[in-house]
Amino acid sequence: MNSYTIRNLKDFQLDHIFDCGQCFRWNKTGPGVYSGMAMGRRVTMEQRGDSLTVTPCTKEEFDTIWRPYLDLDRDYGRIKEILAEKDPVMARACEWGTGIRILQQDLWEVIVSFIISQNNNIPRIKGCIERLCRLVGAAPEGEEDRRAPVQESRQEPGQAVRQTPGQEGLRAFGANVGLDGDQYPDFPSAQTLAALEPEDLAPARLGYRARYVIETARQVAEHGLPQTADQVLSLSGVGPKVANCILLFGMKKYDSFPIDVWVRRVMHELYGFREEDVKGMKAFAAAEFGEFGGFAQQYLFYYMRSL
DNA sequence: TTCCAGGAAATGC
DNA sequence: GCATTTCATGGA
Repeated sequence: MNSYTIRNLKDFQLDHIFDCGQCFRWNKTGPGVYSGMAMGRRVTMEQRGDSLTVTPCTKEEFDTIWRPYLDLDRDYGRIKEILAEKDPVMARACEWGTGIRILQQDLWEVIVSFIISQNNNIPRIKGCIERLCRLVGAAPEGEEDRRAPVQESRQEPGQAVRQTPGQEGLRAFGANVGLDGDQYPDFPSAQTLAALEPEDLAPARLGYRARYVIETARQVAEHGLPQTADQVLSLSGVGPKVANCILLFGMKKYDSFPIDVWVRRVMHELYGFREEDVKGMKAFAAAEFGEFGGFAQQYLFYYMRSL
C-alpha cells in the first residue's frame, strides 16, 4: 500500500495531538501508531522521531488533505514562546504538551462530537461516536458497505410502523460483526441524521443527547452550517462550553477558550481562581492569552489531565 | 450505592 | 438575572 513520509517535523507529537481531547476517532494501535477516520478517509499515521508516515497516502493527498488537517503550516514554536512568557504555569504546560497541534477538522463532525461530549467522559464519548457512525454512517469512499441490513424485528408486534425519509438509510451492525476496529464508516451527514427520530439512535446509546443531535441536524439541514458564534450558540444542545469547542476545533477561531471541568480545575488549583468563577477565568484568558487562547487552553487541558 | 464525566435546558426564586 | 434540578449512560 502506498505511503507518504514527511521528515524534519518540528513541534509535532502524535501522542499529544490525539490525546488532548480535540478528536475522538483516532485509536492507538502501537507505539507512535494511530489508526483512524478523518476527512472521509481511513488512514494510519506513524511517528518515529521527527518523521511521520501516512498510509495510504500520496504526496498530493498529503499536501491537500493531511498537511492542513495536521495544521503543519503554523509555527507552534513561536506560539509556545509567546505563551510561555505569560506566566510560569503556562510555561510548564507548553513544555509538557509540546507537539500539540489543533487539527483542522470537519465542522459538522465537530458540532455533533462536542454535543455528545457534554456531561460525558472521553472513553464513552469515543464509544458513542463510533456506534453512531456504525449505525448510520456512510461507508467510506472506495470501500463497499459491509454493514448488515437493518434489523426489521426491532418493531414491537402491533406497533405502528413509522415511516421516515431516512428509514431506508438506517443500518445496524449485527452482533456477529466483530467490533475489532476493522470497520470505519464515514461520519453521518446532517441530512441523514435530520431524517431520523431519537429512538432510531437508541443503539448508539447517546442518552438524552440523541435529541440534541437530531434537532441540530435539522437546523443545519435547513439553514446550513453556522458561520457566526451566535449561530453556533443557537444550535440545540450547544451552550457556552460546547460552542467554544466548535469555534476552536471546527471554525479556526483560535481566540476561543473553552472552560470545562478540567480547565476550571487548573484555573482553580494553579491560578488561584474560585472554582465557580467562570466569568473571571474567561476574562483572564481573554486579557492574558488573547488571540492564542485556544492554544493556551489545549496546553492547560493536557497538562491538568496528565497530572 | 454513590459519584462523576470536556454541560445544557428547564425550572424555581 | 442567578441558583438548583434534571437529563441517559456506564465505569470507578
